[in-house]
Amino acid sequence: MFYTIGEMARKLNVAPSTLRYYDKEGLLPFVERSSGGIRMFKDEDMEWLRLLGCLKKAGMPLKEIRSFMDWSRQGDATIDRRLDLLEKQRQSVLEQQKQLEDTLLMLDYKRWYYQTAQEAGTCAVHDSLTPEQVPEQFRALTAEWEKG
Amino acid sequence: MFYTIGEMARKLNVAPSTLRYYDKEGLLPFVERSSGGIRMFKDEDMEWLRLLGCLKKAGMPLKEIRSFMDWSRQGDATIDRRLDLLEKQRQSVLEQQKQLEDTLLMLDYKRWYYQTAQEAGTCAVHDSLTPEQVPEQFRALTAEWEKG
DNA sequence: ATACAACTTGAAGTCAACTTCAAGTCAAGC
DNA sequence: GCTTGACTTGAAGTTGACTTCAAGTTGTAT
Repeated sequence: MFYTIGEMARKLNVAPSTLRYYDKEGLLPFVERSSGGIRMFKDEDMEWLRLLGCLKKAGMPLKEIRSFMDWSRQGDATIDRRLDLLEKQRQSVLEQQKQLEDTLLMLDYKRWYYQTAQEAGTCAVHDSLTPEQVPEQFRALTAEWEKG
Repeated sequence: MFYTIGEMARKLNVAPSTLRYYDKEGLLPFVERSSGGIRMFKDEDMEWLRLLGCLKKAGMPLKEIRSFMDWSRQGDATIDRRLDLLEKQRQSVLEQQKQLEDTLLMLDYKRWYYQTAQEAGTCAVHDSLTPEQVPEQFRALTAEWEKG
């Protein structure tokens, strides 16, 4: 079963032009063509594209994804390099998770700050708050961040 | 105590040109100048810049960060808008966390795949693996993703 | 056979977020 | 007072990831 670029794009929820761009950049060397030159995507190709989407959302630049694709087609001699790249990206994901944790705590604090201000009608309400009135999980932050 | 742009950039581990760019884009309305026009950063400014860095790493575009900065200076009338923006960004962070979870599972599977291949010297080792030999946490994935 | 939507390409355009450049100014040490 | 390194600006250049455009081709439906 084959799909056109438009059908595949719909399945993956991206623009057809994006897939053409990826192809031009060498990220889709596996895609076959009809005798007339029309791209024919297979179900199997979708798994590669899902992997691609995953790596992309994890912040890997297209150039590195392309390296991975190239190495994959070069066979067992490139296993080490592929493993290195994955380890590096895994590390990057762990760091991003830590970063998002920090950001979430900060956002939760700011959210509490503005919810409280909204109820009171003014940010000035925070001037008269004792440390005990600040939810416990934010105490460490309030020492660092003052108003905003 | 004041810092020059170079000192502040070093503290925050960014290029001075980046801080000038942020200033030009209206993200640093709080920065004072010397009589000669030199930017003079205060310790207090660093907290704003940390918030900025946090939001940026959470994927918020500079334009939205600027809106937030602008609203903050406009006073209590903009509390609702600020809260909306924070809620929206909080939701985005939660989605990103989910996305990173998925990506991490995928990377861990791929890592196991290539570690196994590295030990065997070839990816072909996976052709002769029974489903029971695949670590349990990856079983759901292997159904979807085949080799690579 | 013809119409027509969806495909093809290369080239150019866009956008965000910086970075670099050129020409000049500031300020700390000698 | 002069040197020197760090600062100032506006303008232009860069990078990554697309998107849009124009001109032409493919393939399905009637």
